[in-house]
Amino acid sequence: MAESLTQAIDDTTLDLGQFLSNFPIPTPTQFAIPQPSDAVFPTPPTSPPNMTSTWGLVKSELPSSCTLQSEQASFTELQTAHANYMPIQNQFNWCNSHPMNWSYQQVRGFLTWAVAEYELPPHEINFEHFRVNGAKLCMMSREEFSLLCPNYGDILYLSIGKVLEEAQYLYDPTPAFCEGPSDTTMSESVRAMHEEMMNMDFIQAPVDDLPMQDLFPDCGGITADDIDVNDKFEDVNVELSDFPPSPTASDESYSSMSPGPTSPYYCSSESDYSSGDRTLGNLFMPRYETSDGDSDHDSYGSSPRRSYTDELHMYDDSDKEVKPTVDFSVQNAPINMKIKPAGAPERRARGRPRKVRTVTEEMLTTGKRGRQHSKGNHLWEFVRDLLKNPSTNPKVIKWEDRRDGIFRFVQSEAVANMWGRKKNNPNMTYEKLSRAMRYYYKRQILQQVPERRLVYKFGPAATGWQDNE
DNA sequence: AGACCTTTTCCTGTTT
DNA sequence: AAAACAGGAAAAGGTC
Repeated sequence: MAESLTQAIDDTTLDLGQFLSNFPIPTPTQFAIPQPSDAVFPTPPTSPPNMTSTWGLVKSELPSSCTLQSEQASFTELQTAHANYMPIQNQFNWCNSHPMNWSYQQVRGFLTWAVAEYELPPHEINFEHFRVNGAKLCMMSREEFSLLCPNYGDILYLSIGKVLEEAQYLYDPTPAFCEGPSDTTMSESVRAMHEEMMNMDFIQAPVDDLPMQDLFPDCGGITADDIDVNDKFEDVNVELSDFPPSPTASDESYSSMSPGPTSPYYCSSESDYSSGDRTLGNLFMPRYETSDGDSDHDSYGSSPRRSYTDELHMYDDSDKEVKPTVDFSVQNAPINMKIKPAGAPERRARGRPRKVRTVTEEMLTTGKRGRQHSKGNHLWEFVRDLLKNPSTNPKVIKWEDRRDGIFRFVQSEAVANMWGRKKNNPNMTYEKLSRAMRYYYKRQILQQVPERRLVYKFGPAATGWQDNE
């Protein structure tokens, strides 16, 4: 028995070696999640993870049930442990589609990546517990992640939230949440999945405790591709009088399909870019802000989803009430109004119009506002991070000359859109973004690349864009 | 409080 | 002709 176990374990290790040697792991910067101050995450790798040391499973790292100390271990357990690390064809193309469209294998690929990226102990994550497709994964709440993976569920949850944020710009999500409930095919399929999930005894229905407004995502058939290039993201501010937004179908169908308030698909985003941006959820959900009003999502178009960093705070301060904001829009306030002679052509005042501010009750009493220039929040850093991110490079921005720091906007408006989302500014355009880029010439953060359209070059004052930095 | 910084917005004109 | 570029001007709103 002991011999067969040893052999089985050796085989496992061997397969892992083979597996790892073929593993095209994304760079650590891909979907990089900033480390929160309270160290919920393990220390992220400072250099590309050494796959051998990180993944070269030794016997002691196998689940305890698979070690020789536990001779009672069933062969099934060994097989399960083995299967958890079996290479699967196409497992790693998970970053090529929207998470809502992931197959089970892509989910597995994502988990594999997350394990490596955050240096999670592989034996702590039972992939079999995550035998779900992407749609299901996206609907899982933080608690559900924790139930499936007690020690690292949080990280996986935040990680998928991050991936969702990134994916919004690049891929079309499954129409499940975009289409109205009148679409029975998708709705029913998703509802069935959801019900199945609800029937799992370890999962609580996430919709139970939802405030009404959580249950009525306003989808509007918008897809990530729509957003990418052509559209400004919509202002989904929901005024108090709009609560709850009117669903276009029965509450029941909506509520049964809505991801829970803590599901990564539901929440997210703000951002340090390092932390990513807003998600499709922004387009689907009414807005919220925590009552402290001290968020970056002041103003403009709302941020119904919270980032994982916000999430951390949320969970840290669980007494914080989440409530709808009151929109005291001053969009039409006469801030820039100037007396013009009768008959003079209508002309907008120069300069930046006052922000359309959404004011929370708390903000009214405390005067707290969101920040504009937090660290790591500059445009050039944002652009640099897009270049580092395989989900945006080369699709929306790409290196022309990696070594010299020359890059090109492939989808200029998409980049502007992302920047606008990051800054909560739905009116951002490439024209405006490029003006800001041109200011960098003087500061040597960027250098001009003559006769090349949409092409820029990092200057000596820019840091962090080189491979060896 | 106020200087300073980093955009954002608008604009005119030029180049590709 | 349209898109991109260049850069002045003014203002918002953040940091220090």
